Amino acid sequence: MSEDIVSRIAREASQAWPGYEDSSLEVVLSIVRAFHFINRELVRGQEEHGISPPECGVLIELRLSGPPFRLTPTQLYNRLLVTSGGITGRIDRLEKRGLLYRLPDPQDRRSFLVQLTESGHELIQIAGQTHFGIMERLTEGFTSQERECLSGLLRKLLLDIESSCGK
Amino acid sequence: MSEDIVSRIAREASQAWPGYEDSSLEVVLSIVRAFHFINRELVRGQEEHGISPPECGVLIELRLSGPPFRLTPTQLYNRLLVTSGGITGRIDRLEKRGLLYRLPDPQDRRSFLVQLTESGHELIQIAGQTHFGIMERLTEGFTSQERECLSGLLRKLLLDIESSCGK
DNA sequence: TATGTATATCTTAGTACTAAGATACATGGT
DNA sequence: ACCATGTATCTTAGTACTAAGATATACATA
Repeated sequence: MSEDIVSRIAREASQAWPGYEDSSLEVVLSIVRAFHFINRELVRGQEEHGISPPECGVLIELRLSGPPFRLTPTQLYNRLLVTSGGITGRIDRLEKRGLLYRLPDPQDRRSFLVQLTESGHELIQIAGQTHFGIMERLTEGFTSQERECLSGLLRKLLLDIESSCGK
Repeated sequence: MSEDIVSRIAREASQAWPGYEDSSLEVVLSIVRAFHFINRELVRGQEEHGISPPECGVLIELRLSGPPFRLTPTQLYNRLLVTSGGITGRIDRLEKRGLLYRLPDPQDRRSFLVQLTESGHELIQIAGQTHFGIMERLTEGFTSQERECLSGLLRKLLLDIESSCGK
């Protein structure tokens, strides 16, 4: 049984820069590496639906918001952790394909409401199955207990990071 | 104590798309979200050194390879999980700033060796401290036991993902 | 040696992001 | 009503990536 890549890097790094705890580096290096493979699977999963994970994120947030399936660009970029410029691009691409549309916000003339179209709603209903199905498949090697333990530790990590790094 | 964002999304998603295990979605959603904040901290940490995390990755791999601190582009893109085109761009940017240089590979005229310059070596010695220091800081809220447990579960997850998703 | 196949790198076109700034509108206090 | 300040969105310039393909070289085998 050969040493895995993350352990090797952590060990080499703590030799080149002494004083770090291997397990600290392993935690962060594993998350960065896991993200890479998770994202690649999500990209591949959405290829058949003709959308990318960033675009899928917009559709999912609109779907999760419940009827009438609309949010403002500000609500979207806050939830999806991108900048205002980033969300403009995503909305533009999805609007061009008829999956959502902008309508004026009657409460605030600076703003818009972004709403799923009929075909956007149909697409995300299927693409969401794929999206969350991939997530479940990626963790199917774990027992319920292991999954609960892992998600609990990750919850704590996120809580620490988000409070220490400032919003 | 209000519900955290990841739990809320997992709960809403398993209402909109019934049949998924909340803890499965939470694990993957947490990793994706954690990556975002980790990456943001790494970007900020390297600002003072004038490099980005992708560029820092190249310098770190060269440093970890030991004297004479050189690798081929192929070795670099395999370790850093990017495409050949991606590594060409990173090497170009770093070469332009005098942090590394290309020399012909005497064994293979299709190839190059990419080697740290003196100033590249000096820079990564300092930037590596920052880089791994951030990783340690992000996990400082954990006890040794929790860190070992978390890194063990993430190791298993990565093993599963990398074998199931194909290299 | 000739030749087909594989490999190493670079190039190009397209996607997608951020930071900073512009514009238009909203809001609260005078 | 006026004005200062804040907010919502979009625009622009710059960064960085991938997929696909081009080019040059290496290698194995007839």
